[in-house]
Amino acid sequence: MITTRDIAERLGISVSTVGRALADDPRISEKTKFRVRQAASEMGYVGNRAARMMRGASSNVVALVIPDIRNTFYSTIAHELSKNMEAEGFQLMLSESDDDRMVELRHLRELFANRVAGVIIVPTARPHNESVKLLRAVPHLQLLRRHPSLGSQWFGVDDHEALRQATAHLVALGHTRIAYLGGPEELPTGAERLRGFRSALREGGLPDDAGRAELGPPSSVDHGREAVRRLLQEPDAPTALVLGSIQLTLGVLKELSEQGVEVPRELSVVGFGDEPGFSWWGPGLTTIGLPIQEMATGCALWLMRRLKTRPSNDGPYTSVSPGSLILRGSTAPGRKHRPRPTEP
Amino acid sequence: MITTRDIAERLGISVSTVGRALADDPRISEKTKFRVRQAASEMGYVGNRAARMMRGASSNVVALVIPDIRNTFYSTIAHELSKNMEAEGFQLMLSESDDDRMVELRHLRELFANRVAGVIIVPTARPHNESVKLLRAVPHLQLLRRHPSLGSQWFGVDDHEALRQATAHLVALGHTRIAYLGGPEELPTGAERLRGFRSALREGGLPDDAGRAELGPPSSVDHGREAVRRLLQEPDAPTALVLGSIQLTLGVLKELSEQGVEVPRELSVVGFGDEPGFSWWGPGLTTIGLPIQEMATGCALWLMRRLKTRPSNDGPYTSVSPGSLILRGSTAPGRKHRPRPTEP
DNA sequence: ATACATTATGCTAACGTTAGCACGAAGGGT
DNA sequence: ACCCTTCGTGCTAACGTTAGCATAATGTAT
Repeated sequence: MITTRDIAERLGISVSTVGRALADDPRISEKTKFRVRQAASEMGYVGNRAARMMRGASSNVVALVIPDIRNTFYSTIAHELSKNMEAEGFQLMLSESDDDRMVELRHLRELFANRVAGVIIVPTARPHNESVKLLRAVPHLQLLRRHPSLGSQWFGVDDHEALRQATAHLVALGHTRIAYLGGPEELPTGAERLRGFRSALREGGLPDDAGRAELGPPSSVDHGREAVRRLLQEPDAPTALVLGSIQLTLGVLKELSEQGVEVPRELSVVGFGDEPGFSWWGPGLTTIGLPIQEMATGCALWLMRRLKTRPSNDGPYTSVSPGSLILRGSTAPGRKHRPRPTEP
Repeated sequence: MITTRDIAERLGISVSTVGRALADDPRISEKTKFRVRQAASEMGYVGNRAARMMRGASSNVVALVIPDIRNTFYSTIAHELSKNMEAEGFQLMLSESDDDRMVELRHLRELFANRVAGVIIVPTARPHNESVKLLRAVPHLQLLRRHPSLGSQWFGVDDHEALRQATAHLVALGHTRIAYLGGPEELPTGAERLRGFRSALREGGLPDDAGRAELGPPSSVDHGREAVRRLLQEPDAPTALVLGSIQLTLGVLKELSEQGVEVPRELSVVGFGDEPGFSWWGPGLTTIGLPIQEMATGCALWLMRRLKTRPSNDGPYTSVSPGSLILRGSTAPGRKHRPRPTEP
């Protein structure tokens, strides 16, 4: 690897001069600058940020810690962050926690060994104590999920309101047996969504046993399939279903398609998130659209500004984006009992 | 930030001893090691890889340069890489080129300033000269797309064979007016897929004007929608359509759904890649499945091994994975002319 | 010519870590 | 007592870069 020293020796000048010429220091003559730049380019010189960091410069790397990049929520976020950060000269380090706090911790250890400038994290349900300690050392921002121990910098969506709205829509249609399929309650988002579901039932004046919640592992397509299969076999099966995660929705749609369940005649469904396939699934999936893109952009801008202004202006910050119900064809007025499938 | 020096001062020993204790050097007594580890843990010491790199250690960061993480091809790849690399203690740097060679170059410059240990890249159509020079400095691997200037280390799928198979399926069904929608020919994958399409027509004994190809920008959902809209309005519209990218497929499916085109009665369609929504679209999309996951794993393992064994064992390496046609319901025997839509 | 700015460049130290060499202390054999 | 080995530790230099201070070279006013 070429260093400033190599350039200096070739030109018969000192390393300081080379360094200053490359940094466009006004004290260096234009002639020298030109010669240095020329040589640097010819020799394929690339500055060593590791060395620069040793002299106190901060890194230009921001880490994104998420459960799984294959989830379109997270890939959208990664994309928006990457795009916004590239413009500011920052690079993105991607770490997948797989919703496992030990994996999360291992990643954070590596990230801090690499001295990342900042971290954007969708934390696991209960981050490890050491993870919390590590994060305290750099500007960081929680995304979607929020854990109190990680501080109050948080960007998220209004999970409670999103599920309240979705459920209220079904209640308004007259459904009285509504099931909710969601992530685990120990996840802050899971708890909020469940609360939203319950709130809507209560506000709709439905009895306690009108709603039932099936909670499972986060982000599991298979759990969605399995849960909906189980639900439909029950004697007093629900007439409507609300979903609490993208992955669950994907699983449920697949299962309903395969079983040939007639939606919305047999079952009304409200999905979570919006994917390309949701619009052409069956009668079109009524679903909760979330402004993920805007949120990610906001996130990126916040962190960029935070990293550029040295002073620690870390007041508590929280930004909540509302979701909005996208009405398509998968919901219909409720009946007392779920109708039998039509005979072919 | 805590350094080995801080630990040394606190314990009244030298930095060398601290360094060696943390590295588990056999020359250090167990008692001292214990004290050092204790202190390091208490003080929240995190080793500084930048400093270590200055002493010749290589970085533990591998870069992934792709067009757009939102494409499920690439997010699957990122996931597999990340998973495999985490096990070996490597971190993943994510860079999106947006299929723009200048963006690609800017990313590569930053990546090399950060001294990434290796690069896995889905190159743009014609990478910048400087990009080529930069890449030569580290172990790198081309993925899916292959540009001769970037060396012969390449993992990809058999694009030619994939499209040959898909098209042959339509030819076998008796279609004689088949359209292909794909990425630009200047992209190596685009050219190969187009060749595969043409090969199948030739092998099927069809005349030259039996097939027509519409090439557009890479990874454009909108181009897919627009192109299929245009195609269907033509007087002598094709009776079958083969797609040459995931994004195009997504666009086409959306457009066909919205226009209410009856598939496969009015039009037979073979998609590219496999997404959750493809199975429940219309009659189920017959599509070309590609072993992306296996390929990404192979990629990760190759690079990990390459990075662990110092000697430059860079013989030319190429691994080609075959695709396989997934038969669902979107193709039917061809007719002379495209039937009119049924009246409601 | 001398003194004084001004301009362009060089020297040195420092960042945190590690590897090589050196050193002191202890123990065993003569 | 001596030498020799072994063990545990410390000192120093080096990695590539940059900031502070020093110095050399030029120009300008006296």
